[in-house]
Formats: sequence, structure tokens, C-alpha cells
Amino acid sequence: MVSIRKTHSDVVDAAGRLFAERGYHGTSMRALGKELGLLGSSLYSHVDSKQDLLVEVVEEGARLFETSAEDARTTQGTARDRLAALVTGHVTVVLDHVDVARTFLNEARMLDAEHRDRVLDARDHYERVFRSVLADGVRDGSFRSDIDPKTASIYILSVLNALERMTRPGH
Amino acid sequence: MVSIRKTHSDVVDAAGRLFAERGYHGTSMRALGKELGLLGSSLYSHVDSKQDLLVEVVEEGARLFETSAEDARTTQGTARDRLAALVTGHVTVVLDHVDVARTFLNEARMLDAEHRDRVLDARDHYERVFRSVLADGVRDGSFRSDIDPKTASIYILSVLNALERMTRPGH
DNA sequence: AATAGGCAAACGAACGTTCGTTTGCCTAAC
DNA sequence: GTTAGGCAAACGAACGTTCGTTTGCCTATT
Repeated sequence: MVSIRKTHSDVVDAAGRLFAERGYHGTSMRALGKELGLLGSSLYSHVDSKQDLLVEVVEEGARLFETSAEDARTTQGTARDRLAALVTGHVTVVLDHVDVARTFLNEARMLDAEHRDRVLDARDHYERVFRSVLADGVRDGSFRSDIDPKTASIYILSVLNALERMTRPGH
Repeated sequence: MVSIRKTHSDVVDAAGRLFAERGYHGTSMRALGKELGLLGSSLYSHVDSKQDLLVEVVEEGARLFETSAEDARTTQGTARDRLAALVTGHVTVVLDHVDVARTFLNEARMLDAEHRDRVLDARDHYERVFRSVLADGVRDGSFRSDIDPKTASIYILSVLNALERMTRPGH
């Protein structure tokens, strides 16, 4: 028999894939099971609920971006170096974990209020790292003095978040 | 009697609102009915199917952006003027029709292949207007000669599309 | 001016299907 | 030999949609 027992991690990965592709509400447990060669009901050996799956995927996304930002923030060198680390880190996370990133961006609003608020906090914290590195750069002369860190961080993150859209079929 | 008869347009408007907020698959016909003070079944006096509602909202979005781009493209003046018209036109559409714009951006992928392809074509055409105005501007000296119209159009549209994200509760 | 007919809008119940989830059994892996 | 993973069947709830009926307004006829 070639049947391979699936793990908790297999289920979460497949969930990220389908949530990214069809959305949380567009993904049924039966469809998720089929993606893994299982029945929908069999998933409940690995997971307590569908909502828990979304929580896990979104929190993995939060953790990935958080780690990337923390690494960049503590990078040695100028503020310009740290901004470069932030940007390449973000791109790396998105390209290496497309499905998680897409689910994190688009499906977090389907979470219950408590978890959704945690995601908003995480995003806020992430943006503040960009803003503070930009402010450092303006102060130490890395960047032009007429740059407003808040505006610039929004613009940069806008372009970075647009990366995700380009991973959809038919860019 | 305070009972107000609802129109086809009322239903489409409410659908845009709920699709933007909860997503297409996260919106039930009963919830949509309740939004209007009706039963779910009563909506079928105005509409043939839920899918048709999504088609209508998304196509309205496509039409709004298309019209805005066409107005900007035929604006008198320099390429810089036309780019300004494109940007302000886009912002106006998003701010005046938040729900339609959000549904157009996020829920179009829930359409059947045929309608989805039409949306992709419309987006492609919209981006080409930006690209061509930018190319004109590089040629006539409105913009720096080292600007790549394709890259610049992607960046500009990234920032413009990010507008929508900021209309979500908790920016 | 009164009234009857037609019609679109809305209701309330029910259709068949799918949803997320639970249960009990079987079997492959430890 | 124990146990965890998967199956098959079933649960109640919710889904999109259809049905037959009622409601209230508009209009044409009286």
C-alpha cells in the first residue's frame, strides 16, 4: 500500500494552500480532505475545527513576518542596510510561503474578533519597524530629509503587499 | 405603512456591501435579505441567482475604473496631467464606491472562468493605460528618462490598490 | 368616484444539497 | 497489544433556490 499517514503539519499546509486559492469560506473540509487524499471527517484526527486551521495558518504568517522584521531590525550597519533587510526579508517570506502570506493578508478578517485583533496588532507592529528604520535613516542621513517615515512606510508596504496579488493566476 | 419596496439596485448595492465586508462565500442570501429587511427568498424577485449578483457588482467596478481611465486618457494637456487624472480618478472611484471597489479587487476570483477572464482583461487594459501615459511622459520629457513605464505603473497601481486595504476597520 | 384586474414584491414553507462535526469500527503502525 | 489514523455513516444546521400564496399598488374600466 502506498497510503501515507498524514500529519498535523500536512493538514495545515494544505489548508494554507486552499484558503489562499479559494478563500476560507470557499474551502470545505471535504475539499481539504480530498486535497490530501482523505475524507473530510478524517481531518478531525489532526485538528479540532476548521476555525483552528485558519488560526494556525494566519498565526504562522504573523510569525514569519515578525521574525523577518526582528532579524532586519537587529541587522548591523546603517539604517539603509536595515531597510534593505526589511524589504528582502519581506520578499523572501512572500515567495517562500506564498499560500501562508496570501491567507495572512486576505483571510485574517474571517477570524473571530479576538484573533483578528491580534493580527491587526502584529501588522501594526510590523509597520512600526519600517517606520522607525526610516526615521533612523532620515536622522543619520541615509535618506532624504524631506521623507516622511509614516508615508514612506505605507508606500513601501503597499508595493510589498502587491507582491501577493501577482502570485494569482493571470497576474 | 412604512414598508418600502426594494429595487434591483437596492439589492445590488447591499450585495456589494456584504461581499466587500464578509466575502462572497461568507455572505448568504438570507443575510443579504436581512440587510434589506427582507427574507432571503424575496431577493429572487429582483435577481436570478447569487452568482449574478457578484457578476453585477464586479462588472460595475470594472465599468467605473474603465470610465475613469478613459476620461483621464483623453484629458487635454501633458502626459503629467493625464497621469494626475489617472491617479485622482482612481482615488475618487475607490473613495466613492468603497464596497464595489473592494469586491472588484478581492472577490472577482470567485467568478466562473468566463467572467473572471473578462475581469483580468479589464485590469490588464487599465494597467496599459497607466503604462502608455508613463511612456508618453518619458518621451516628451514630463518624466525622468530612466523611468521604466512598466515598473512604474506596477508601483503606482500597488499604492493605489492599497487604498482599499485602508478602508477595512482598524486600517 | 368607485372598482376590478393585473402585476411585481414579499412571504413562509419546503426542496435537495452541502456544510462542519461526531460517532463507532477497522486496520496499519508502533 | 496498544494506539492513533482513516473510513463510513450519520447528525443537525445552513446553504441556494423554488414553490404557491398573499399583499399592496397602479391603471383601465365603469
